[in-house]
Amino acid sequence: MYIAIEKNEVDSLELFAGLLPEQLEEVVAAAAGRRYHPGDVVFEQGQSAAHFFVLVRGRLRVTQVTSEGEQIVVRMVNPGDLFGIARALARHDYPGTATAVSDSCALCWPMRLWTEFMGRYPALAMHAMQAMGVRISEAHQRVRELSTEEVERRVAHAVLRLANQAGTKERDGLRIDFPISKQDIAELTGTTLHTVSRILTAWAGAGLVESGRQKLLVRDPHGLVMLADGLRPGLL
Amino acid sequence: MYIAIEKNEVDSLELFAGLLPEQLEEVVAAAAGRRYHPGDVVFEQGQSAAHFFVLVRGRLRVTQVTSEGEQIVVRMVNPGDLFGIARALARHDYPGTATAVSDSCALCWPMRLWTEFMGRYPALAMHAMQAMGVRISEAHQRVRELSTEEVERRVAHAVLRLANQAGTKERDGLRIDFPISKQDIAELTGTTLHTVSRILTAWAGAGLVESGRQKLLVRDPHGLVMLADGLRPGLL
DNA sequence: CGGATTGTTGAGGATACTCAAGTTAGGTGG
DNA sequence: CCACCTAACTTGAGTATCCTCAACAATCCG
Repeated sequence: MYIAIEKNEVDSLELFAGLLPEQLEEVVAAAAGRRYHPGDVVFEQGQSAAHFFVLVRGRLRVTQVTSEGEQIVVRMVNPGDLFGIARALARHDYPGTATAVSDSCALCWPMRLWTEFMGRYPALAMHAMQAMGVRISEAHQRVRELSTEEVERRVAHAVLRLANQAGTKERDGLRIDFPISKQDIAELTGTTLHTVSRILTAWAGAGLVESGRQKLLVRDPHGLVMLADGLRPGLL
Repeated sequence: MYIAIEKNEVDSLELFAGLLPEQLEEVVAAAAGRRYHPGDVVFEQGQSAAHFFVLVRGRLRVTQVTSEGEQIVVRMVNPGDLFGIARALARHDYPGTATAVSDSCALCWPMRLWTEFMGRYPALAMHAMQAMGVRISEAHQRVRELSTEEVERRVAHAVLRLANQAGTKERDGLRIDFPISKQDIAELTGTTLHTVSRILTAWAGAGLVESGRQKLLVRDPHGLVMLADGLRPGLL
């Protein structure tokens, strides 16, 4: 079952660094805590953006559906991340759908407090801006990969990022700590689940990963890095 | 020749909306004006990020070179745009190279003023955040296109965006108002100049565009929109 | 146990890339 | 002002990557 959101879990969020205790108090007091089970939808693409959020625990997947019905994964949301900040993106609706993939806890504020907090607490605004900057960089990195790299390298990059963000050490490698399907990886990398399946099967044969139904274990991160960098492993 | 940057050109920048006259005065007084000819480099990828900028007039192209030496166009910078805000991206070096493609004028501040201004003037911080939000949206749109659309549609989208941002009305269409090569369009869309050339030749045959050496005229924006939306023109 | 979701694998083919050769346009210098 | 040179572009041929279609297998859940 869920455990309550702990005060220190919230207080230690990087987003809130630089706030005075009483300011932090005020900001947190204005938030509602919310819990989500895997599969729960936090908000849906196109909905009027009534709230913005910080993920305290767990993991979310943000997706977009194109007008043709094709879906892409925009990003994974990790603990400490701001999400649903449509107002900051100069929008009144959510551009994507956020779905929990693990048991998750989030803090949630009415959107009108966004402008208010950002105006009142420069430290908060700076942190929010940093967070947006990171997202710009990540998006550009993805554009670069999609523009210049072949599928296998893109998948390698994506898997390495997942391992970095959500990898827990196990005896024989790094386990992605939430259920992730081949389709998810395909939607992260702009390919099809078929191609992902073939690639992961090949990698498993080479001892780089182990993958099962919504499971992924990275056995040889260094080998994957070589692949991601465009070097065939074993050619050294 | 260049004409000087006019006061009203600066004062009317959206970025500065909401500042009191004396605040605007202070911010602008801290800036240096700079001018660039086509081909001039404003800053280079990897350089320590000493300044941030606002483009007042003209047009820039921001590019990145991958470790393999492939280049992509990150974005075009249009009048009124912030650029070179590495600090906001949580970096100390410029992630790309900015090159003038038209005669351009920019305002330029030492980077340390970024944090200072953002802390001191919430209205400025909000506008900067909006601008970053727009860039996140644009980057995601590009990821979506690269992930789900075929080359011809991506090129159509890119050309339409260029026409929107830099199109001047002419008798028989919208002229892209700066020199743009097939290679540029290829680097905007993740393809090769060969493919772009073939596509534009086909489009010219269909009366959609006219294109020459670093020239591009959109004759039938609506037809391009149909292409971009995945409909074959003429199949209606 | 049965149904549904997820994943595997093969065959065939299309899109778009690479390689290659040549053409055009524009700028430069004599 | 013309000849030349380079950068930009065009076009063709061949092919590799990766997608689509299809059938089937494995896993999970109720």
